[in-house]
Amino acid sequence: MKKITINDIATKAGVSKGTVSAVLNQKSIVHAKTRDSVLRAMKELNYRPRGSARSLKNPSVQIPSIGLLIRELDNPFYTGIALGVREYASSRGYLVLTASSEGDHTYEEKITDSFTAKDIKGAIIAPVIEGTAEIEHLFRLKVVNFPFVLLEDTKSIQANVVSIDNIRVMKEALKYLMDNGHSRIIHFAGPKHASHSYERIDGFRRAYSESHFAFNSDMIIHVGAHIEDGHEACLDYFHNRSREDFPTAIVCYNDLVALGVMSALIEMKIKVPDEISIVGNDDIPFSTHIPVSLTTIRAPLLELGTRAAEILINNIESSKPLSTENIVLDAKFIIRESTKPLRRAHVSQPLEVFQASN
Amino acid sequence: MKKITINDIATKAGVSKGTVSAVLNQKSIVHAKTRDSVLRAMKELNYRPRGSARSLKNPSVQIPSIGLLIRELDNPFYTGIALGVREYASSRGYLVLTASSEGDHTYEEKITDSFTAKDIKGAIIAPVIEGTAEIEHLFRLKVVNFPFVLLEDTKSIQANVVSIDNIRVMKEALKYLMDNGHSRIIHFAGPKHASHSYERIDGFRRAYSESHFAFNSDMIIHVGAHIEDGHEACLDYFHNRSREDFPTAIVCYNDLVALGVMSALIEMKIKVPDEISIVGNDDIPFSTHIPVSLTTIRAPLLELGTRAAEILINNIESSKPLSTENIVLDAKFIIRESTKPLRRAHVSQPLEVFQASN
DNA sequence: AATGTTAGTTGAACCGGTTCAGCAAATGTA
DNA sequence: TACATTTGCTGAACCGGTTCAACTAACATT
Repeated sequence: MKKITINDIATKAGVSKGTVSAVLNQKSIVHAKTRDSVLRAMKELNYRPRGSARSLKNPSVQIPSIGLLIRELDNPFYTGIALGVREYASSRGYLVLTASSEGDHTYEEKITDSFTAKDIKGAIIAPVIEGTAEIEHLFRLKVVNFPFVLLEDTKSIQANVVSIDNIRVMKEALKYLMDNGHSRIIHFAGPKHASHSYERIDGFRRAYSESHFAFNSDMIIHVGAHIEDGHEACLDYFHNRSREDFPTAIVCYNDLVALGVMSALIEMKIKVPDEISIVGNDDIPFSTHIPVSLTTIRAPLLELGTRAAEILINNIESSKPLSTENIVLDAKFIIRESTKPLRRAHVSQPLEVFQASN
Repeated sequence: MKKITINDIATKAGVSKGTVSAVLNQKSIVHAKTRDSVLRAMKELNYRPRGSARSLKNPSVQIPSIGLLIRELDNPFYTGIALGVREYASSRGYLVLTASSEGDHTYEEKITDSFTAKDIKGAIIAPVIEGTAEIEHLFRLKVVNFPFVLLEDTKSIQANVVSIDNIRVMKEALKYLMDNGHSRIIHFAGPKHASHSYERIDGFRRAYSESHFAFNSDMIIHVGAHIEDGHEACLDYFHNRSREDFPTAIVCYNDLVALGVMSALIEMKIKVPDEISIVGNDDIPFSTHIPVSLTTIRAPLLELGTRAAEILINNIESSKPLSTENIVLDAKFIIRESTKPLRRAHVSQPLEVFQASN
């Protein structure tokens, strides 16, 4: 099956390729009869013009666009960022093309390679980190001066990074729980391919080491990132455990996991927050629309997206070598109803010290 | 600021462009010293190779990829489909690039134009339908024999369509409510730019016209697609209404809206399902993980995605003219705890006649 | 009838890379 | 030292479109 080109159309329609091109671009005037025979030839031969050939001579057929490479398409964390990226990018006339690696490193590599092959001007990348050596594809981008911004600090490559200080805010949350009498806190951690996951674990450990409580690796349970993961892990965890061994608080990788945990606790007739306090992460919209609203950590997702897009587009439009900014945004610990001080049955002031605006 | 090309690099490094190309592609052997000076020149001039020029002569640098154009990135309905598309596409070696129109028709047009310009082989499109005339960009795709599959039946264009029989299942849900004594049912409908929205409204109306109840246009309230939309609309609706004017059931555009509605009802101390029954749409994972699980309509999202991707890729790889299949998938009405027969305070058998598997 | 204008078409140059036959220099072999 | 082989590089042809000066035919104007 030979590839059909504009020449085949020209021959078949009995015109020059310039004329076929004119029909394709509807620019100059073409006689109706000629146009019809060209269109007919195109239809008959099932002709599909090559975009790369078209944009070679006339780059303006390419609307400037940037790539966004995320790890999971159905994770509100990434879609939140995506909205920010989209908003800023379109304000500067850029299109956003999103691809998800779904945690697959090989796939991620194909995507970044594709970005450069498709005349995408730059990319915002949330890399899959499995081993430390697996970032040659990012070095490949550097060789061709392809602008990109990482959403996580991989340390091993010099690049623009916009990230969230997960460690600090995680410590803050733990400190709050500890200050309020919680001594047995466990962490339902995220998937292993996410560096967020590690940062949050890190914050958890550091909070312990800065406290007078002893850390124990059993406190970290790798769970996943979805509501079912939290649900199952929670049922599992409490299944063969006597009441006196229950933790007093569970800190979750994200809100989805926390919601799954809460529904599991309801099933097991364990009361939140009276018996167990729950902390989420991300502050997705759901978190306030459930009977016991969720204490959580709010990441400034939209801002993360807009800042990353801003740096990226500035780099794209600059003729100077790529910058290597490192921006760390503050996440906010938001106390709602799912956490409660221990040993103080009733507090006079409302627990909700911070209420989400808008 | 002149565009830097491979010739500039060749001149600067004092070699031929063939050699620069060899360095770029790491194929043939290049002396280490030569390579270094080429790389240095590339860095100094901030050279970014043009993907379209590269893939013109050597198309294999382009990993085959398909486009997915959705309407909202943060809507589980679309991300569910996206997962199905991604799964099938990668099984056949295709990459998926997703773009969201966010309900903006102009943006949608730019995206489809971009697809063809970027050598994307075909696309799955959930079009924004505002007026009927606004699909010239789809006709433009047909002219260049660009394969695509629509996720909604626009009627006005001959194309592949994979969709859900929203009307039938909506009627089924209404019939169920009516058969169980509900006479005052209202519909919190979706945004106006979604054809889903209209199909669901249509099903609602038809159910009424096939019943002995009278339809009234006040029963349809356009709300939106997000949790806050449902929340606000619900507070609003019940605010200036006396108890005897309350509807007995609310059917919502989607689960998000339904969840917002339920949280609003809790705030107003109105009991679900005892006082008001709620029906959602989509069966997102949350729907079973809330205290009163949600009666809803499950759309086979994953299947929708895989089927669409299958048709698309078959079209891409065929040399024959594009097919125009029209596949309608069955949605399933799933009865859970948020709906309850009227006038029968206690039922002996469990209400949940269908429980989601997996 | 001569001239000017416009509509419609052609074809060669061009876009920025890749490819590869062919060549020179360096190295290996007898 | 003569010859064969390998390494490293060159440059022209090529990929599939777009562009546009130049041309022709048709029509309008004087």
